[in-house]
Amino acid sequence: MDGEQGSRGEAARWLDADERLTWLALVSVLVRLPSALDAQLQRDAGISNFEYQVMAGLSEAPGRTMRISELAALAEGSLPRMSQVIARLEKRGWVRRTPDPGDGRYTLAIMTDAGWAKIIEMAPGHVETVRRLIFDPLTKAQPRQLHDICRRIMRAIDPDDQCLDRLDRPSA
Amino acid sequence: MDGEQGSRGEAARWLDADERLTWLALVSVLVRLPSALDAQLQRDAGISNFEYQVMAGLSEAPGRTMRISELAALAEGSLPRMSQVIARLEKRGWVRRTPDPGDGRYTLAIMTDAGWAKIIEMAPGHVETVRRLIFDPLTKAQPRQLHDICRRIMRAIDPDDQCLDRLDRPSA
DNA sequence: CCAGATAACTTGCACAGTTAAGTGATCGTG
DNA sequence: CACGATCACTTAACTGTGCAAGTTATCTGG
Repeated sequence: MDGEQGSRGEAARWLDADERLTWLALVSVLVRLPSALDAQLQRDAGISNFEYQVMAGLSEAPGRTMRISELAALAEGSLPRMSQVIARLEKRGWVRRTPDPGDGRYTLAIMTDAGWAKIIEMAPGHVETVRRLIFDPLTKAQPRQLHDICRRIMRAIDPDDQCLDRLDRPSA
Repeated sequence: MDGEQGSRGEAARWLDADERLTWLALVSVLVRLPSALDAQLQRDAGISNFEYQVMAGLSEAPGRTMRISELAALAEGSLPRMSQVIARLEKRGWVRRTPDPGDGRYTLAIMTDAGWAKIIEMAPGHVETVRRLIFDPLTKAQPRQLHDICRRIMRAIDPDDQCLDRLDRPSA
């Protein structure tokens, strides 16, 4: 951020009427969409959206096993937060911990059979919700537009972010 | 997940590869954009994004005055949350409370001169950040695409939401 | 005019998340 | 081998938020 934002310094760069409405619409989605997804998961599975992301990530990992720090990066959360999330999931019997035999500093989070059963149970409902809230209401062309817009915004937030690599697959 | 969920009775409705990447990109924006905006405001003005929305809304109201419940609806927050936020802003000297002379059940939040000075001070930096993170990286056509996409998603989340009215201005 | 219902707000409790300090394991250098 | 530095994780203190109960003000029906 350029520090020269003296209130009197640069007059231009304000938002015009259209930009303002676009911004308001985006803010609404930023607030409402996460809370709608959380509500569905909480109601149908008793789990938060963030916890779901962790479970989903673990379920796709080889051996259904991942390091806590890897999971934190994957789910874009801090390490302490991930530590507590894993503790909650462990208490519910869906995950167990083991020190990494290769390097004792790491802790491996391993999804149990009960955890696997849980995600098998809740995934269809969650995916259905994502589809209903995002893809169903969009036209055929809009998902691609949205994808490009999101990538551009992400690049503006942090140009050298690991996540960008996962998203940069035009695939067309 | 390996994508074999469809066999569990539910019809397909799974996400294909493109949809999946779009979804991942959107999730990243949903997580990162609010936190980037919060970071800028916290750093430059010592205020949260939510508090800023409240100050901004109040600053535009006639007489720089609004009912707490109106503010809560405007900023899409709960009434208890707004009550606490106003208490914090009051403690900082930017807002004061008065019972509504017309109906004593309401409480009016009134922006003080210090609050007005504060928003004059921080608005340019915040708007600049919004422009830099959202509008600058987009092509000329994309803001309109984004606006339409957001309105469709909002309508899917809650078709009879007050907020939609504010957003439904094609203006072209 | 009075009692109950309702509305707007406030408060108390529980809990998730961030930051900073603490713990244990591993690496690098002499 | 030893000692400090670094790394991954855990724990603790604090803040913010949602929910439910409490408080005060207004409306409604008799």
